[in-house]
Amino acid sequence: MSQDMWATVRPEAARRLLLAAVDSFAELGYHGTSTRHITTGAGMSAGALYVHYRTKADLLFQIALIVHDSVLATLREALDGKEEPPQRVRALMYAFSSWHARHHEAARVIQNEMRALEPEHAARIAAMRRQVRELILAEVSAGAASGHFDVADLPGTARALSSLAIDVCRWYRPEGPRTPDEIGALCAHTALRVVGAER
Amino acid sequence: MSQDMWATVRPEAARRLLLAAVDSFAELGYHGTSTRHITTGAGMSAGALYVHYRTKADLLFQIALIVHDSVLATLREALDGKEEPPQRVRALMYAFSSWHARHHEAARVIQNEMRALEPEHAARIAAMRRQVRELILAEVSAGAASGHFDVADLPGTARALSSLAIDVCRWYRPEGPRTPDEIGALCAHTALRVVGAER
DNA sequence: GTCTATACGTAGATAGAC
DNA sequence: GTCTATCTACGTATAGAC
Repeated sequence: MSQDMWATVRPEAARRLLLAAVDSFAELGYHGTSTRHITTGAGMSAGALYVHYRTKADLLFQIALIVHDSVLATLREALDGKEEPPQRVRALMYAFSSWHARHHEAARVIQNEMRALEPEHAARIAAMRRQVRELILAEVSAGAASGHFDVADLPGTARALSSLAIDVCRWYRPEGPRTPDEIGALCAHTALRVVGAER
Repeated sequence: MSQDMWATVRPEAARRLLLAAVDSFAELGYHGTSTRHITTGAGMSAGALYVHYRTKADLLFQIALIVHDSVLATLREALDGKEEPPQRVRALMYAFSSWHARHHEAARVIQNEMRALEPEHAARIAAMRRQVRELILAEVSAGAASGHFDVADLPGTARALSSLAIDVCRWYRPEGPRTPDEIGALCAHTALRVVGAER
């Protein structure tokens, strides 16, 4: 899943439509994107979208599911095998922030366009986002409890870490001076200062 | 300007339209908002918008101008009279982040919808945003130069502070547990850790 | 300045041929 | 599964009465 987020989308035409939609949603927004623009971007004609997706909003939902699966898998994989809280927070923040650089377009879509989902779909996505937040809070809390960190406000500090990583997708430009890995290292370092674990 | 951002908008009908637009743009996005929805929200009928604004995009531009003026004025006022770098960064971050809580709707609009501006308007707004970034970078740099801070990557650290404050508008909810002032204090404290000035 | 009515384009989605 | 053609609704913006 973290190798290529979209690899499992089949058939190939459905994947092309989905990738074209991510591009366009990221650039123009959900409402700013016409279904014709998506199909043209995928090299198809107007009607083809509805063979693979029920509605435009359903296409957005499929994107959101894949993206949130990818984020959760990436974070869990990053924590795997790490024992000490500082090491765990470093790995978590490195993975979370570099993911947001690497997938800045998809990330922008899920940050900005989720209100276009139908209510039941929005609820499923909101639940996945809550899992991400709880994962971060658990790490901050564990480090505070073990004495590795110095944190007065646990949820506030977890929110700060989340902000650092998520906001990457807003300002990151591929042509900019930093690689996703460098951003990962910077955010991880910053996060350790925020939790009071500066070495 | 920092008292009531919108107070200078005249006549009153133009202000009502503008406020209704901010509400709707924040909730549904620029493209998700119809001009009819705006005029209805302002208690008027469809044609009335065009007496006060040339186009829907021009309305967005007026919002962006007012908002960025307000941010710049707020930040400069916060720095006024503060001498030492830690005090200045604390004041700057308190003001910047609590502004983003207090004006989370307007802030969301300017974070998410600026791509809908016409190119010349977008350029003017981009210049104002650059001023904000440079203001933050200058404070981080000054504190590093004076030895009050311990910062290896100046632009990266300035970006981190910016992320902490801006992201507030994405997660803040008025019914949540924290007041804008509490968020300001939290972000200011976090920022001082980020720059390595923990007392 | 505000209203109602309307022009004109484009949107999402479907039908039916291939 | 993809195409072209089309239905229907709604969008922005303007015109002209009050």
